[in-house]
Amino acid sequence: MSQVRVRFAPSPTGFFHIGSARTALFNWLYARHTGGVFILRIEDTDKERNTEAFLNVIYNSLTWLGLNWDEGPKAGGQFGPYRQSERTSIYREYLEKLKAGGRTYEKDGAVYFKISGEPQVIDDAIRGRVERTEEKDFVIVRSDGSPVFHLVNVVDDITMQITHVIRGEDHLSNTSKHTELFRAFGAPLPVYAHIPLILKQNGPGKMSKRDQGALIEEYEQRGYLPEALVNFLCLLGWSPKDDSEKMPLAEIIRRFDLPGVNQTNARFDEKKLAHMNMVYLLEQPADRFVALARDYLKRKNTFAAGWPEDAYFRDVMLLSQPKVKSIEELPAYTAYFFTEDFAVDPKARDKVMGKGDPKARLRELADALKTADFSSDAALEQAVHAQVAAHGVGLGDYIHPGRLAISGTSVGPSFYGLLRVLGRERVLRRIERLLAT
RNA sequence: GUCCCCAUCGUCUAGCCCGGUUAGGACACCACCCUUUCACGGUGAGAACCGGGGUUCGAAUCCCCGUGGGGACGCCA
Repeated sequence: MSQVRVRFAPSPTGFFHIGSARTALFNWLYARHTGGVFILRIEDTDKERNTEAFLNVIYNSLTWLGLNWDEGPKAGGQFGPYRQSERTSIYREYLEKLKAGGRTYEKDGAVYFKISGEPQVIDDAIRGRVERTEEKDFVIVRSDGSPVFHLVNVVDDITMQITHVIRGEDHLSNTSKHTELFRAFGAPLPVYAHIPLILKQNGPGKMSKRDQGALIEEYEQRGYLPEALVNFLCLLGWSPKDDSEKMPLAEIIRRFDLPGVNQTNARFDEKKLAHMNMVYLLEQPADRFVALARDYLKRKNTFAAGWPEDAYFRDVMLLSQPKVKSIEELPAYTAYFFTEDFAVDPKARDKVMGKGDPKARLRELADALKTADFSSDAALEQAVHAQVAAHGVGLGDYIHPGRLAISGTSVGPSFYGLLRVLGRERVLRRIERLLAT
C-alpha cells in the first residue's frame, strides 16, 4: 500500500482552539503511526477574514504541542505552495476542467457547480457506510473571482495526493459536495474519517473559540505542559481500549488507529485536563519545572521590584513542586518567600494562636533555631526534635505557630524545607515579629 | 423545517462487531487512612446501559420505531 498522506487544513480566521488542535493531533498521530506524511495546509481563501497574526497563532500552537509538519509553510514540500491564497492558478486550471466537462454555469457573476444528484456513498473509517444525496448546485467561485472552500479543498486534496481525510464530524454533510467534485474530476476518493466533535462543558452545542478553556494559547500561558494537553486530547474521542490513560507519546503513536476512534461527541472537562496536567507536573525534572515557573512568574510580572537570585528562586520552586497542582498556584503559594510584607491569614492565626501558650513555644523554637544547622532538612528536623524533647511538648506546638510566623498561613511545603530555604535570619526575624504583636 | 451522525455513571470511557459480566477504569464528589500543615498517595462508598417494541432460553450487546443530543443546510471554512 502506498504511503499515508494526511493534512491538517486550518483557516486562519480566529484563534486556534481545542477542537482544531484535536483534529490536528489525530491527523498527526495517524501519520506518525503509519509512517506517513503530515501536511499543513492553510485555507485562506477568504481574504476578508485572514490576518498574518492568526497564521502565527497556528504555527505557534502546533509547534508548542509538538505537532511538527512534514510538508507545508516553512517546511516546504514538492506539492506546494501550501497556502491556498498562492494556488490560484491551480484552481483556475481545475475550474477549466469542470467547464470543459459542462459541469458549470454562471449566475449573478458566481460560478456554480452542476451536481449529478446521484446518491454519494462513502465508507467512513469511523462511521462506516454513509449515504447522502446532494440536492442543490453550489457556488464554487465567488463573483469576485475567488474560489470557494469546497472547490479548493477538493483540488488540494487531489493535487497533494491526500489519502486520508481526517476531519470533524461537522464536515460529514459537506462530504457529498466533495465526492461530487472528486467524481467530476475523475479522481479517486480519499478514505474519509469523520471524528466526533468536542462539546462545550456547559450548555448545548459544540465548543467554540469563545468558550471557557477553548484556546490553546491560553494553556501555554497558564503554564500547562503540552504533553499533558496532548495526552488529554487524544483521549477525547479515542480510546486505547484498556484502562491506560497516562501514556508516553511513543505509546500513543504506537496504539493510535482510526478504528479506535469513537463515534460519540465528547464533552470537554477542564477538571480532568487539570488532573492530567498535575500528574505530568509532579514528575517533571527540576530544570523543566523551574523553567516553567520562571516563564510563568515573569509573564505575571511577579517580581516587578527585581528578580530574586537564581539559586534561591530555584530552591523555592523545587520545594513547592510536590505540593502544587498547577503552575498557576505558584504566585500565591510562594509569595511569602519573596517579601517580608506578606499577608497573615486571620483564620489560621486564630486557630494556631488561640490555644495553649504559642508564644512561649515560639520562643523555644527560636532559641533552637539560633544555633541549628540550616544546611539540611534532616539537621533542622533534628534540632526541632531535640527542643521538643527538652521541653516535653508536642512537635505540633512548634510547627504550627512556627509556620504561621514565617509564612502567615497554615498551609505550605514541608516545615523543615521551609526553614532551610528561608534561612536563619529571615526565619528568626519573622518569629520575633509575630512575638511582638 | 430538510438531510446526516450519535446514544453506558455528572464527565471521559471499557464492554457491543462474535448475546450469558457482581456492567470495569479514570475525573469529579463523599468518607476513612497516611502526613502533627496542605497537596500527593492508599482504601472504600454512592453513581450508568434513554424509552418502547421485536428476535432469542437469555439483549447494554442484534433489528425496528420513538425520544433525546449533535451537526449541516453561506458567494464562511
